[in-house]
Amino acid sequence: MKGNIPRSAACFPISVVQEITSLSARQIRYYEEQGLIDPERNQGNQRLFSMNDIDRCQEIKELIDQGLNIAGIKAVLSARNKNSG
DNA sequence: GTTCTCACA
DNA sequence: TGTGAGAA
Repeated sequence: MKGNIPRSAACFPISVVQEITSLSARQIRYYEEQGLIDPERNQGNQRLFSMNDIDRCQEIKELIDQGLNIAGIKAVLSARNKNSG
């Protein structure tokens, strides 16, 4: 048994993301609307965020705080997607 | 507690 | 880009 959970284990509701990302449910949902994040969904249509999605939301917030817009963030996501580091 | 829609600044 | 109010 690995004891530790994978970073892709989506088991956090939007309420949890609010705390760790210090964002609002509206913003979190807003980012997903822009395609900045892609959380899983429960049978109840509830969003389930993983350590990866949560960490990403923080990155998104940072970019926006830097003066970037959805277009700019999407560019960053793409840049991070083309390489691991 | 969570999600969706419409309208506004 | 981010938020308020109403309904399920």
